[in-house]
Order: sequence, then C-alpha cells, then structure tokens
Amino acid sequence: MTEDPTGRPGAGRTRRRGAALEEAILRAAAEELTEAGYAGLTMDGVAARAGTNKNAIYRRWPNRLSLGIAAYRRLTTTVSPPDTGDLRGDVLEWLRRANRHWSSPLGVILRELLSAAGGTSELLAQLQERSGDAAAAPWLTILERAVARGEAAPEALHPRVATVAIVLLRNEFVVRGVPTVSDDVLVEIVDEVYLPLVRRRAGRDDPAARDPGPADAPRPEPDPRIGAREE
Amino acid sequence: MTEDPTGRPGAGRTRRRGAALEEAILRAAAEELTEAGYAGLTMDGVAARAGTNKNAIYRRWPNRLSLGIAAYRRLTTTVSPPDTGDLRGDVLEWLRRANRHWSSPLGVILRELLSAAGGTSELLAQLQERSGDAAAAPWLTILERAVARGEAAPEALHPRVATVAIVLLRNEFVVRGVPTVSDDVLVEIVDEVYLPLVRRRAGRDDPAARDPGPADAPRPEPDPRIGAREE
DNA sequence: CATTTAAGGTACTTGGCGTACCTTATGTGC
DNA sequence: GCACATAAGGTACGCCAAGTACCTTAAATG
Repeated sequence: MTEDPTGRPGAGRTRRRGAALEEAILRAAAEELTEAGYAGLTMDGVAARAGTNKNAIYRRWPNRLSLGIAAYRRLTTTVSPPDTGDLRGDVLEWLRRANRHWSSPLGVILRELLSAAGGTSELLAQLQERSGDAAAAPWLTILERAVARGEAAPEALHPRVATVAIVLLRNEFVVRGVPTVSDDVLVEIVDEVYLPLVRRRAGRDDPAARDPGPADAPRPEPDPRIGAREE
Repeated sequence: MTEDPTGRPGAGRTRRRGAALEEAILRAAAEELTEAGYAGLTMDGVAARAGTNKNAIYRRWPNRLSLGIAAYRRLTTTVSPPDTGDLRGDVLEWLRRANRHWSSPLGVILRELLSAAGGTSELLAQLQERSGDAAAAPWLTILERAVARGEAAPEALHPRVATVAIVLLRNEFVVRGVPTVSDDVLVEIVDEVYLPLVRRRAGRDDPAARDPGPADAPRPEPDPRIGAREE
C-alpha cells in the first residue's frame, strides 16, 4: 500500500502542483482503471493512490466519468490502418484489430465508459476518436488505396459507406453484448456486406455508367405519418 | 397524489396479492418511467405509487433495471413491417418508424435502459425484441417480398445483410448520441448503402436492372473533417 | 517579504439501492 | 370453521461512493 516514488504519500516530499500533480492523478486513475475497470474507479481511490485528495481531482475534472475518459485515453495509442496491398486483406485486418481491442480488458473499459456516458455527445466524442471505429479517416484511407488499385468504386468514398464494416462489428459488442466476436463473423461482414457494397457495383468498366445517376431529388416519398408503434 | 382505484393507498381496501399486485407495481413503474425516465425511476417511488412497499417489488424483480425493463416493455407494442409494394418505400418507412421511436420519449428511455444494461446480454435480449430493430424478422419479410418482385437479390436474405440499415440507424443514436436523425440521413442510408447492397448485384437484362436511382448526390465527398485515428 | 494561488486534510451531506426483521392479512387444506 | 403456511405491509437501516464545504498550509509570484 505504500506508493511508488512518483505518486508518493503526502508525507515529507515537496508538494506537487499544476501539471505534475495532474500527471500523478491521471496515472493513478489509469492504474485503478486497469486494475478494476471503470466500476472500480473511485474518486477516493484515485486520490489516495495519487497521494492527494479529491479536491485536487475535482478542480480538474467535473466528475468521475470525465476522469475515467481522460484516464482511458491515456491508456490507448493511435495506429494507422494496414496496407496489405489488397482491399479484403486491409479490411479484415483492421476489423481484427478492432475486435481484439474490444475484446481486451481495455475494450471492456471502453464499453463501461460508453455505457456510463449514455448518449452524452461531448463525452462520446472524446471516446470516438479512440474507439477508432466511427473514425472514418482510416477507412477512407483504406478505400482510397483500393480505388486507386481499381478494387473499389469511387462512390464508396463516403463516410457512411466506408465505415459500414466497423459499425456492424461494434453493433455486435454494444447491442448484443458479446465478449468477443468470432472471426467467422468478421469474415462474413467483409464478404457478405462490405465487399459487395464497396466494389465496383456494375461489372461494367465504366463506373459512372450506372449508379451515379445524376442527382435528382431523393424520391418524393411523402407520407410521414403512419403511427402504430411507439409512444 | 392520491392513487387511482387500482393502485390504492394501503388504507382500508383489501390487500392485493399475486398477479393483481404485480400489475399494480408494473403500472406504477411504467408511470414513473414515462414521467421521469429511467433515471427518475426509484424503487421507493414505485412502491409508494403502487401503494405497497419495496419488499413486494424485490420479491418479483431482482433489481431496479429488471423492473425498468419490464415496465418499458409494458409501454411498447409490436407492429408489423410496411408493405408498400416497393422495396425502397418499405425500407424507408420502416426506418422512419424506428427513427420516430428512438426520437420519442420512449426512445430516450430505451437508450437509458440500454446504457444501464451495459452489455448484460440477458437483459439486452429483452430489449431487443422491442427495440424492434435488431429483430431480423421484419427485415427478412420486407426483403422476401422484394425478392419475389425481383427488386432484391436472394443473397440478401441473410440476417446480417438484411438488418444493415437499422444497424446503421441505431449507430447514430447509440454511438453518436444524437437526439434524432434527420430524414436526409435515412435517405442516405437507404440509397447509398442499403439498396446498392441488396439489389441484384449483377444487373443484367432484367427489368430490375435499371436501378431506379440511387438518386441524390453520390459525390464521393471525402469528408471534410477527418483526422482521428484508431485503436 | 507580502500576497495570491493552489494543494492538503477532513468531515459531511446526499441519495438511492438493497436488506433485515417483524407484524398482519389472506387463503387453503384439514 | 380453524390453523398454519404464505405473502403483503411497515419501517428502519446499512452501505457506498459522489460531490461539497471549509479551513489550513505550502509554493509561486513579484
């Protein structure tokens, strides 16, 4: 229970302030997080471990969740998407990494945080970039390369389309609550959904021939009423 | 604050038991839920409103969440998928209904519950059927009709493929925390993702080959803001 | 050295879930 | 009808951690 040289007891050492203290708190929080998950992250615990008190924490983060998110971010790193030279390979690899992450202890924490944030967009946003999923950028990167190689249709370079695979994967975790997703499912997502979707849609060699039908309003389709369900 | 004849004060009436009491509790819980959301659903509150006490509740449900889910289910009804005679129409309509539900007060409650369940599969499962979304059945129904009409490829009759649209929609709510999804987004999901995916993939001389229009701007639009990475 | 700023120390309020325990109806089987 | 088992009513309380208040004390600032 004695603290390490960095996060020392409030004993005889010099009193830390500013960045140094913040660092110590974050470090302590990250430790608690890895040891006991978000559920086990208590303000008193962090304060004690950092050799300080709750005041110092609340001066920096408004509540436990913010601290939890900050600590989580500290535990993750960013990576760049694979470049295997093959669309399928890239996609599968990127999905597998995501799957590994979500299945890891860190993934469990991420889910706890996501759950605790429960729709608070600002907080959600801070997790997004790390959960690496919604992040469209890497997917667009993968697809751009594929388009250049002629493996994907240019129309696929659209955030909503590009991220379909990861959204389906995340769905498994978030909505179905599975601890990990089997590789078969990943393959299925790729082969049954993603590739058919992003590949040149017409066997035609002229991409603009079919689909990119010149704009024109998204179909009238009025009739917004029809109540039955809800409320 | 006086109770109605059904959920009466513990005063002079006859003591309810079994099903009658259960009904009263559930009714009270549903009321609390609609008035204050899951956050405002307290065991003491429900007990008081039902004119009973917490014991009676805990004898039936193990914890607050279970009660919340039971009460939520009581507030929802099931409906069957539309049959407009047109794939796009059916899909859009079904998405719109889901969107309305998720955007409604009931949808907010659903999100709270989902968040509170936080990956507890058994509980999640109980919500699934009602959130009516993940439920693959209605989607398969819609697609079967479309296949019969020659509007969709038989390969699309696969749960993972069939439910793609709703998964993307739910993603907006659950992950991005938006209060409601604009109709434009629904249209985008349908035209950019769903229809291209389920339609006969190699359009030949078929009548259905003349893609009735992935309309609107297919413009690649490499997405302005990007910059996040992953893991 | 005086003053301001932030850290340390403590104790306390709050809020609700979940439990314990006892009393009192109800209803069922004899 | 009566006695016993069963379940409801009534209350109080333990618990646990979040967040707050307030004062003391060390460090920066100048």
